[in-house]
Amino acid sequence: MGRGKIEIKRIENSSNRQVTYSKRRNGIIKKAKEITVLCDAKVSLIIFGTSGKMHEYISPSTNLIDMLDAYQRSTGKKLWDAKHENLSNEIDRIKKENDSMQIELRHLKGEDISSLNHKELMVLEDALENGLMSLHDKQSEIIKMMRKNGQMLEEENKQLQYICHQQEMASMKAGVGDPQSDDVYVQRVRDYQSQMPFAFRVQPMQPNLHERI
Amino acid sequence: MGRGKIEIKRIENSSNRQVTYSKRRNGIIKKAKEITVLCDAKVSLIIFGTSGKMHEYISPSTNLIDMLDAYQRSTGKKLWDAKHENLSNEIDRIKKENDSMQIELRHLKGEDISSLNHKELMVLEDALENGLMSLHDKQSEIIKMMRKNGQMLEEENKQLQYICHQQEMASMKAGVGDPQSDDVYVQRVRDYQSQMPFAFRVQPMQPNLHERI
DNA sequence: ATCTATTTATAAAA
DNA sequence: TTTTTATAAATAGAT
Repeated sequence: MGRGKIEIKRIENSSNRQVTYSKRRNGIIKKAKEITVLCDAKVSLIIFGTSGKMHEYISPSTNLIDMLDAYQRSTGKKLWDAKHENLSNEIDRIKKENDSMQIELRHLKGEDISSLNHKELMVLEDALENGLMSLHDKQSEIIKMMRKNGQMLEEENKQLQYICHQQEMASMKAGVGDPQSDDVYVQRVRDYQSQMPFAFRVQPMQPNLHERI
Repeated sequence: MGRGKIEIKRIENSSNRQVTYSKRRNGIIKKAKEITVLCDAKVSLIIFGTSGKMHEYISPSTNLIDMLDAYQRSTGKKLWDAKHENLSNEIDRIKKENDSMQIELRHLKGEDISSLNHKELMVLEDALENGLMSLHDKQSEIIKMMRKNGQMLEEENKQLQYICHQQEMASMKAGVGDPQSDDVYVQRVRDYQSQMPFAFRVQPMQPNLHERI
């Protein structure tokens, strides 16, 4: 129906194809509307062109969901139940995983162990003892760190005491019969510190250690 | 397009309507096939007539589910959301639960405990020690049961020895200078047993105990 | 269903 | 895209 007859096969010229698509799409939709009115039919029509743009027509007497429900009733095919079932299966799988972990946890906590046999109890005991061992390793490591930290703090202490002592001496020397403002005092301390050997400066040591213990 | 022009409004004559429906339905489906081939389009077409009978066309390059997925993506409308979303949410929830149990399990097994702080380690230790304690309680209970079982077995043994002894005596008495067939011998043992006090009969004792230890 | 006069859709061109 | 127009295709009414 046009200037020339065309074969029903893919139109290779892309702009021709696009034009034809647009015209025929409108034609189909028009026809769908007409059959809806003329014959009381219910039509669901969804069209995607190569561009990916969608066009649809649904008879006003219905809606897509109802159409699809009717479709399912009519064909017996399941549309969303497939996906749906996949999700349900995944839930089941995860729930099982969950349950077995729950049980394992309870066993490790010494609950519900009446149902276990001797061998299972042995395995459980090994697990618990391994856990405790790792834990004790970790704890003794921490104790070592604490001890080291304590030593460092002691060292720091000594240095601070030394610095304080020196500051006291300096301030006493400077302040004899000549009371000065705080600002001047602070400045003098700074001067003193800048002369100190670097190793004696107060530095934060292992700043995050406390949080981890 | 016919002998006469018709208005696009419901055809009141039901048989005319039926005929027109059938013709136009075929027409639309033909058009749908054509646009699919000519223009590389994807079409989903579902038609219900007044009779309730369904007709459909889906472009062979796709299927209804994919079309509907694309429809949802394209429109943002949700077709099978409610069920679907609930399931997805449940999966997320359970997965999280799973993860935290996984972590707890690893901790109880002494893995990945470097990231724990002192307090957390203490809690973990308590849990492990509780677990071990419950376990040891259970084990000593089992030892008691085993001991009891052993005593019972000893007792049973004694009885069996007694019975054997008696049977030996009986068979010797009966068999003096008169060797008999096995059948007769077995019968004689049965006669003997039926005369024994009930308490001395051999009975399975705690039949499932072995499996549980 | 099939026929066919007529309407409608649309291919090609602009 | 949309319009034009010649022609193919669809179909209303009849059979």
